[in-house]
Amino acid sequence: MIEYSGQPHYLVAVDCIVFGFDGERLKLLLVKRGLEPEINKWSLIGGFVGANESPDDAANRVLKKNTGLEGIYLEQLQIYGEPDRDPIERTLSVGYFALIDINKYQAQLSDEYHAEWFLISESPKLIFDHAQMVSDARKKLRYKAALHPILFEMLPKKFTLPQLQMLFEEVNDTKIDTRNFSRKISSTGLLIKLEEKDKSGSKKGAFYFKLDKKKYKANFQAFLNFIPNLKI
Amino acid sequence: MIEYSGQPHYLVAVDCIVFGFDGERLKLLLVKRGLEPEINKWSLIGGFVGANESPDDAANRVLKKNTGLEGIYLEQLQIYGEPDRDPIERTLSVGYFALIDINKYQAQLSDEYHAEWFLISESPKLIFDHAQMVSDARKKLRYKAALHPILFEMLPKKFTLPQLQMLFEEVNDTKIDTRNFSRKISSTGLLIKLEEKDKSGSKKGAFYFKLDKKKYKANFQAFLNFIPNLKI
DNA sequence: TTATTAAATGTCATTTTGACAAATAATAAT
DNA sequence: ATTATTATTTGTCAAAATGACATTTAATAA
Repeated sequence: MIEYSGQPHYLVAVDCIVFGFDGERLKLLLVKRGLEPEINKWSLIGGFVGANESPDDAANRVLKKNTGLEGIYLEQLQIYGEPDRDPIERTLSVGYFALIDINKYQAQLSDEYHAEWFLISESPKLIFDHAQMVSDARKKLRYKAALHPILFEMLPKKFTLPQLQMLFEEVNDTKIDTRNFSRKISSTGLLIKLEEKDKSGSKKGAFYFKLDKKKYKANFQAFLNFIPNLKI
Repeated sequence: MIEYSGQPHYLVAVDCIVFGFDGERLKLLLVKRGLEPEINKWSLIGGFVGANESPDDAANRVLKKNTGLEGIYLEQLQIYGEPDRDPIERTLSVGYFALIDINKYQAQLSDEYHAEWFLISESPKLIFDHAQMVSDARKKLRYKAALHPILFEMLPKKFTLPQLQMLFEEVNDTKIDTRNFSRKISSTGLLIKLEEKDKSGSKKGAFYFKLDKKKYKANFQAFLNFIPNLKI
């Protein structure tokens, strides 16, 4: 068997930046690293790419193994490959970002696994270049969410307009005018208004909406321009 | 020294999808592969990531070594890591796409190096998963060019509006209304009209323009929405 | 019955868009 | 010298989208 002679070989890992929304705040999922170096330090959910899997496969496997999460929105971010990013030996890491509804997995994550949610502004110090990954992922999330309806991935089946707006405000770290936001969302035709109201947040209650799945899929790649005066 | 025991190590390569514009058509730069397997077959410009360089560094080095190109627009596309994508041994490749003005490097590329330009629709069969890379790069180029003024990277210092429009039409594979295009471009404030005309293309001649470098840098991340009715 | 509070909705001026055709400048032809 | 040719350049207008702004409504609590 031929080989590419004399070329160096490296470890290849994946690291997942998992963003979640609990109905009020945008949060980041972290775990305590299970191996040396930096054992027990806060870290993104990561692992090595196995011999018979692609990085995408690895990301899905690692995510399932460490958090039980499966079938969630997962997108490649970029590769991190500075020669000295891992002090033990050279490891390139493929960053992925994931989006989930926190409440859907709350119990599972804290009981079975030892993953914890943090406000991004209150995250602990992370190992290696993971803080940079989080920063890049936030930027990309903002970018994509401004153009495509990916934030619905972070909401439960039934959600209210105030919740949706809060999510957009959290992601973009800005305040949005309720009237204009409501108009914009309506114009996409992606939402179906339900009879039921969520009365937990106010006396009047807010109507629940659900996603029009068909239109969601059809419009996923369309440019929707959700955010006014957007500057990245 | 500690090591991550038992984990497999892989080769890591970079492959560059180099797009060029000659004033009329959008083209793709290819070279003949210099090593087995698939030696002498048409290929993207690629090479292995060295022990002391990042993938970004490697892409720049490989590009310079194989084409002499230096200091050009280069952006990470994504990683390609299917286990069997290279028949010899497992190699992950980081794709990059680059943008250049063909005429600026024409002589250099064909004489010193043996790189050739192809219309994308008339490209030869490529090795491995390079055709997929080209397809993904085109898509990403379209996406970015719709929102950010990166296409100016493919034009000479002086260019005309008809040239600029042709470039946009090539990239998006569509026809654009001249009046609306001109209005949109003007409104960005990125162009400075010159006294001189290019008379090679018509009797009347077309005025040359140049980029307002300061505004270009300032607006590079702004959302400019160049393409009407855009669907990706 | 009234007060309270968050949710839902309406207006208007301005800007942007998309669709459409006529005028212009330079050279070539007569 | 006049006219024809051809690509370049520019203009209009109705429709849609945007941004800024405040009031009404529905339900519960007082």
